[in-house]
Amino acid sequence: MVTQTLKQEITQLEADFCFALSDPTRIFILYALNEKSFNVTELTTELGIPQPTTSRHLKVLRERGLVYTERQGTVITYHLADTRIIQAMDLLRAAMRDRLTQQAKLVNEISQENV
Amino acid sequence: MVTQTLKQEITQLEADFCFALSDPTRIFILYALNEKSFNVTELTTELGIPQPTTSRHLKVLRERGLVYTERQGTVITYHLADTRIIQAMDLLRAAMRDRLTQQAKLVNEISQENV
DNA sequence: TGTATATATTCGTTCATACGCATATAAGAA
DNA sequence: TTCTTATATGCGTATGAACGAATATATACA
Repeated sequence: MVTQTLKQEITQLEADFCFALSDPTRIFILYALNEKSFNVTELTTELGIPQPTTSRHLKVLRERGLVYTERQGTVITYHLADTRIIQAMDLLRAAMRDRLTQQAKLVNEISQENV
Repeated sequence: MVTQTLKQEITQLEADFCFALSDPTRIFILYALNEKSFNVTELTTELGIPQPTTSRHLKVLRERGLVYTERQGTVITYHLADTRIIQAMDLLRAAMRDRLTQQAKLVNEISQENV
C-alpha cells in the first residue's frame, strides 16, 4: 500500500524533526536564534560550551532544516528557518506547564487527605 | 544564578518531552489516540508490532505525561493527555512540508539552469 | 605564498535507546 | 486455587548519539 508507506515516511520525517528538538542545547540555540541571528562564535559564547560542540549541534539543526546559514567571509551566520518551530515549542511548553501544575495539585490533595 | 539553572531545567524538561516525540511509532500512537482512545492490544493490532514493543513505547509516553491511562479490569485504556501536543506536531509538519517544497523548487531551478 | 581567524570534522569513549524474546505481574472467571 | 487474558518488565545485543580533544578546512589578508 502506498498510503501505509507514505504514512511511515511522514512520521519518520516528523521524528527526525523532533529528534533535532530533543536536546536542551539545541532548544536553547533555537530560542536564541528566534531573538536574533548568531554566528558560531557568538553562539559558543552564549552557550558557554566548546566551539566544536556548538558546530555539531548546528549541523544537526541544519541538516534537518530547522536553521539555515549565510556566509559572510569566514563568518557563518545561523538563522531560524521557521518561526512555527518556536510556536510548536511554546505549545508543548504550555502543555508541559499545565501537566506539572496538575501533578502538584494532586500531590497537594493527597497530603491533605493524610492529615 | 537561579535564572540560569531554571532555564536549564525547563529546556531539559522540554527536551524530555520532545524526546518522546522523536520516534515514528510513538508519533503514530499519539495521532491514533487523538482520534480515539485505545487499549494496548488494540494499539498493537493497529501498529502491527509485538505487544511488548507497544507497551514500552506507551511507557515512554506515559512517564513523560503525553498520555494517561484508565484501568477497566485487566484492560488499560490509553488517552492523549493534551491536544496541544497534536497541534504542535501539526505546526512542525507544516514547517517541514514547506521546507520540502522549497527544496524541490531549488532542485528544479538548478536543473533548469543546466539545460 | 604564508598567517590568522572562523568553522567543521575525525577519533575514541561512554552512555542511552530500541528491539526481539522470554517471562513476570495483574485482574477476572471457572 | 488454577486458568486465561491483558499488560509490563528483564535480559542481551546492536545501533546511535554526545562529548572532549585534536585536527582539518575555508576564507581573508598581508
